Amino acid sequence: MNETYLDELNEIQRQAVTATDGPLMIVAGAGSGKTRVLTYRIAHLIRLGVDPFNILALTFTNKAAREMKERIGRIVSKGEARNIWMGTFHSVFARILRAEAEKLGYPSNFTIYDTEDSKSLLKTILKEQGLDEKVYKPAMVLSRISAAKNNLISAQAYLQNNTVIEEDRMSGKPKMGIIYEQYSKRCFKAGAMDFDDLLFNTNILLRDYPEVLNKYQDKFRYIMVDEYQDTNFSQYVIVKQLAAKFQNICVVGDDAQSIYAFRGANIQNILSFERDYPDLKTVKLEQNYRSTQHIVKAANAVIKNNREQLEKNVWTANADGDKIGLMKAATDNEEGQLVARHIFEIKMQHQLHNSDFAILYRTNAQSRSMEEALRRLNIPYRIYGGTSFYQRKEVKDMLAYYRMCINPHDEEALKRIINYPTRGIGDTTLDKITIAARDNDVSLFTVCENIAEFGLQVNSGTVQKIQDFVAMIKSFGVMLEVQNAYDLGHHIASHSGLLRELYSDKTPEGVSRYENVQELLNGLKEFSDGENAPPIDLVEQNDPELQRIELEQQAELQDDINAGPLRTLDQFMQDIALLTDADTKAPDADTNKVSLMTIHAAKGLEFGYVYIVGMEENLFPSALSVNSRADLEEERRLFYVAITRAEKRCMLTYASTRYRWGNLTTCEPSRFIEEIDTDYMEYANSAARSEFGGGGVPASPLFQRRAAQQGAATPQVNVSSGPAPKKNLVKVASTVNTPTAPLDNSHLKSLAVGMTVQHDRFGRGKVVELEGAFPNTKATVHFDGSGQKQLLLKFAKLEIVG
DNA sequence: GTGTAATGCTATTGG
DNA sequence: AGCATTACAC
Repeated sequence: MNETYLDELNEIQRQAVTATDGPLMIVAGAGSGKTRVLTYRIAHLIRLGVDPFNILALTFTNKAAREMKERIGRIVSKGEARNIWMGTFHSVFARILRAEAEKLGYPSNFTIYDTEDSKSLLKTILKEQGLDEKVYKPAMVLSRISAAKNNLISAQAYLQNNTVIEEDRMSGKPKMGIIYEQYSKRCFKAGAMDFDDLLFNTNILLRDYPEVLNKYQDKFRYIMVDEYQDTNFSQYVIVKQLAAKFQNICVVGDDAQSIYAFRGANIQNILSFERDYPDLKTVKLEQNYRSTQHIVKAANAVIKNNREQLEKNVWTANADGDKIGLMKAATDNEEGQLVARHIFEIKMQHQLHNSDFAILYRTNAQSRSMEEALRRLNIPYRIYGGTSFYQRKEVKDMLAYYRMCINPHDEEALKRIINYPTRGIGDTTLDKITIAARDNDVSLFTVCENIAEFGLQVNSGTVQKIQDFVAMIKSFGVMLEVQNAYDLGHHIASHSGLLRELYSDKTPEGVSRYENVQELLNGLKEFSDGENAPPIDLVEQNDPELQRIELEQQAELQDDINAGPLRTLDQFMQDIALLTDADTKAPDADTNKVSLMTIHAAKGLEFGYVYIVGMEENLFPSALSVNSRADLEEERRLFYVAITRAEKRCMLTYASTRYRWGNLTTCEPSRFIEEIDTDYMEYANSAARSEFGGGGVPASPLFQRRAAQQGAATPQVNVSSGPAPKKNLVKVASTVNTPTAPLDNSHLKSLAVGMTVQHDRFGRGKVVELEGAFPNTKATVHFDGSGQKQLLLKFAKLEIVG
């Protein structure tokens, strides 16, 4: 065992590592060695004699868990490290739920629905309820349901909650509760849980089964939660429950890096934590080891614009380094070229690897122009995020067969494959099956099994086809326990006809789809052949259920010895839905590539050289965030996260035009650029220099423009805010720079025919006609003075007067 | 029921 | 621009 690990820590880090018992909160500034503290803390616990089986560590990604385990293994031993329960909330509690599923009326091999499955189910329900998909947008409905679950509001409670009923009525969606209820019912009937159910049902389990709670409290004597700022209420309650007995709970987080409020993450959890544990010990890690002076200072300058934050002083002893670089491009494509060329030059100049570079953006759609430019310069890159391997259509189709053979009641899987490849069971038949299933409160598969009993009105040919399908699925099902994952997986691929279907498509896309399924089969092969259980240190464990999952957990982590128990398809499928792109291992061994990802995906990572692209208003900060302080502050934290990913150098870029929705839009530099002190900024191309730099010029065009906008919105500001911008200057600036920028005209959403409006130039008028969806609505207005005009609502300077 | 052509909608962020 | 749903011919 490596005994020197404590010497590698600074005084405060050491405190965090050695304060093993009782509640502890570690406020960890960006780059302050948080991961090191966590790993050493766990290693230290083990060294002090704590059984790894009694340690639970919850991380934000599975990849983080894997890496941490590896590092712990190097300090203690590999065998001990693998016994720690470590993973994301979702994967850890999915495992526990599988062990305890029967208590909740679920099968232990329940399916995990991903977002696509959830939305597809919602669409079915909307259709059944005769509701308009335009009003009840599936994504929106799902996020509403998700928010309810994350706040531990069941469908029943939802239907009786006056607050939400009122909210839904006000937003014109009174049926939301019914949809939620139906959705829950259908998931249950299909033996399926969605992502939020994994946490929600864990809460139900711990709430309603004291003996289960007790068991896991005793098991998890030491609990650690990483990225605590990004946990939601549901997760908070789980942790609180589990830690209630021993109170050995350590949370690590940084409020400045909370970027998942949109998903229900709640900064309150940190504050509640202080309230829940009066004898809480708090440790603040403030020394940054990652980045240069300039990067740390720039990041601090940005984050201090947020009103809500814990007091913290992040500093570094590192060298000044380069300043934050700013580059302006004319178009999004040129932005890509600018970045690619910059990477190329820096790489040559300093003899660096491609993997030293990362390009970070706000939205996935921005990757395209970057990819093109990198490809042109032959710079290898890898995109993280986006659709993961397991979400590709052809892979999901294959997985749907696997899912059905494990859990035939899986409704979404059935809908995908009952007619793919085509076998003459079309929409009409499927509709009939769906209706019968709903009316009799059974699963779709049950109806298919007993067509006559449910009185399905279909012709005999169709009956035969359905029976063949059922027989096929059943024939796969019986092989589950006797065949390994690959053999069965391959058998299904060929006997379902899916492999043949894909093979017959010789288009390049078709070939690639075929290859992806082959790749999936390769994965199965590796899983099946792989690495089986070394002799397991048998632990004292009274609960056979618990022991079984312990064994399974070990089986999953085997890397050493061959031969052993059969590795089956249902084991492989267990938490496929929980794997993200980052967890999917790179298909090729070559890891020397530039990384491209969203800023969200970059959380917890670090790179020598970071490019933050698309620094534009309405993109970053996102257009949807600029109207609320809380949302804007989250965007700013996101920017803070982005900057602090960089070790050596951070470059910002923006474009003045960009294609969005297929048409060209004019862009304005992000307000965040101005929040960085000019002392830490360097204008790295002439376009940026002329817009921002200009040495002694007091007010950049950008500043004038913004001041003008603020002045217009809040006239009283003009009085106290120094030299008021000159009217004529303002006008020139705004017409030159933003000739066609859409206005925020959300107040015109409610505009209706017959209303009276007031226009800047045309005066008073009456709305004659409205055409198209907001904000692209075209309005025909008859003005008292100047006659009939057509106006686009997103550009029109209109006010409603009556 | 199946296959193709035209239409329409969309793009925060993710386990 | 790219994808999913819909409309329509077979």
